[in-house]
Amino acid sequence: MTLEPALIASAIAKCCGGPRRAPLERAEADELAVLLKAVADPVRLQLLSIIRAANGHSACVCDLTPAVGLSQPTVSHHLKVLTEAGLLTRERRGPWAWFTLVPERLAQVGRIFAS
Amino acid sequence: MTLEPALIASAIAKCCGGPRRAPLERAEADELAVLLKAVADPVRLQLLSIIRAANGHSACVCDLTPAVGLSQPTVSHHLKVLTEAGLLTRERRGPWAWFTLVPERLAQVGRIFAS
DNA sequence: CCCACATATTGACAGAGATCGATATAGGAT
DNA sequence: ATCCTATATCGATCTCTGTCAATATGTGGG
Repeated sequence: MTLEPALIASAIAKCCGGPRRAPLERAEADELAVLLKAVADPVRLQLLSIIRAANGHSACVCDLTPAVGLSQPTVSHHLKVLTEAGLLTRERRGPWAWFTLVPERLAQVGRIFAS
Repeated sequence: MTLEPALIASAIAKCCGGPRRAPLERAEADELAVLLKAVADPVRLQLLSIIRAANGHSACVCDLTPAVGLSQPTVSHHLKVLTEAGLLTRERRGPWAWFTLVPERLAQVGRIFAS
């Protein structure tokens, strides 16, 4: 993953909720934008919410694809974006690929704008 | 603004933090995505953080333009996007345009992923 | 080994968006 | 009115991204 934990932490501390001090540097803003772009898509939001509602916060592509009504390659693409952003983990179970939420990563996104 | 308050509220209640029940409908996901796309850009994150750090949570284009190092039309464009998303308000003071944060709107974005 | 099924990758395409230069509009001063 | 400054809009360009069809890869069974 291209995200730099130290930069992300600094950026979250600065932007944009709560008591604030220094403005974001461009590099920090770039890091945050990578994370936010991953969730700023309707299909990916649906995928996250579906997985969130599922047992064990996990679901396989075979269930997600019909749920969002798009082609299998498209769903696979979105799941890759979410996984590379650290929001999901991937696991093989037999012929199926299961994706599981990473709640802490999701909370980190929330903290960017938490007041 | 194109955002539908009722849909946004429902979507925030469902996605993606905290105890969850039903997955997002596509229409709700579209609304959330509009809001998230507004903040999922490095320049707009910088603008928000700069305004956040300023006195009275306000700043004029004349200060913001050199701060981000882009052309005046580009900065004006980004400010328009943020304003249309309800994250900023615009006010004329003489020849200058001042933009002010809408903290509740920002907090709403944070609540989307708050656990 | 071969087949059937599930998922990932590739390539192509269309639409969205970020950026800038040029121009239009608004407000204040002379 | 005229000019100057500040901001907004327009038009063009270039890049990024979402989507699908086609194909490749992976996994288990016969």
